[in-house]
Amino acid sequence: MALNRDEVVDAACVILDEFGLTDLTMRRLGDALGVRAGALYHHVPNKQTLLAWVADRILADVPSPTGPWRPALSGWAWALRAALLAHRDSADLVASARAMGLSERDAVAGPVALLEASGLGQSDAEALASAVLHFVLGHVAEEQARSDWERFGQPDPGRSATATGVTFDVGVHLLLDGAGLRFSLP
Amino acid sequence: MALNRDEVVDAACVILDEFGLTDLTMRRLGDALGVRAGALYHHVPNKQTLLAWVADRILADVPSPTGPWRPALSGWAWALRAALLAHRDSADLVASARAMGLSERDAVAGPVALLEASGLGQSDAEALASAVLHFVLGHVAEEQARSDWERFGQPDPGRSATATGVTFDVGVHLLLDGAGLRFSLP
DNA sequence: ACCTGAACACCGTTCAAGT
DNA sequence: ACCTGAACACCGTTCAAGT
Repeated sequence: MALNRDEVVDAACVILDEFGLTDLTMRRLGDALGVRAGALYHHVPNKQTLLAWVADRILADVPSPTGPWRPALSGWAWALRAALLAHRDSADLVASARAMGLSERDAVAGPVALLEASGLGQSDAEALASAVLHFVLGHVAEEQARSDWERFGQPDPGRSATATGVTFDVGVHLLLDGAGLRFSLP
Repeated sequence: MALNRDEVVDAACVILDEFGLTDLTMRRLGDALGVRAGALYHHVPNKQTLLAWVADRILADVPSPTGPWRPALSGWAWALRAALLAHRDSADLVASARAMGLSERDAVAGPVALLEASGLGQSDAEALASAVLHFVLGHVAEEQARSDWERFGQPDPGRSATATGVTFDVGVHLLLDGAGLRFSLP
């Protein structure tokens, strides 16, 4: 029976988690699906768009923040990091999908809405939400690069997992503290 | 007469600025230097390392921050953004060179030293400096993706140049306000 | 030491032709 | 509509052979 878009995205996620972004090629994806690479173009316009769909699926695991802005936004940042850490090379993937504008969902729409509902102006809400997003993507990209590197070669004695977790926590709270001060939020 | 490493890096910078990262191939770089692609491997171990050297050159334009921590760090963030905006696709380039650990200089060593001299502990200094770096790289990557996209296709009516500048300013000051509060710095 | 020429093992994408 | 087979126009990298 015939393939469909969801099966292609599923298989791409599996290859991503198992072999990483550089090994996620159209030929390899075709092999995993028992099909030639060219056949994939019946279900996907091109590779970039496919990668954007994979990115969207990864981000679908993080719920929109609700409740008081401070714990909500902090929880969102941690949920985002967790969703990214669950899939290999995902921070780079999400960042470039977002950059290309091929994503169907705006990763930052949830937090922006919450902040506007909390009394922030639109541009302040967007500035804060995207600052948090940029920090999270950059931080996780570095974590994932480190763990990619550790897959071969002895582990360098850099930061431990708990150390990068602490650094992450500090970064998030700097932004939230700054926001509370600057926007005089409760 | 024979080529050397600096000429190769120079030519790579020119191609990057003129044609972008995807068109910076070893074959094209060889053409620009009047040489076959294979000959480049006498001066460069591989393409990734070459790209890291290009990233290092771009970052060499941003001076280490000195003076009172707040204006110094803010000035560093703006200088970093300016250096990145001066070279096409540089934010992605710097981010992945940094991720691979092939850079010869640590982009964040200057600010970390300044913050430690200002009384911060090492891990706080590193957390703050890398939070600022991640924010700057993420923000500029998005600016550059937008301008890459505008190179063909009509400009989308998204953010203007001054609007992204304002957003950048907000993000930097959120981090610095947060740091002043959390670390009780002057 | 430096470079050519040619190859190796790949890519993403397209498209006639089959079913 | 969906897929094969084969091609097109590329990649990064290696390496004998020349100078």
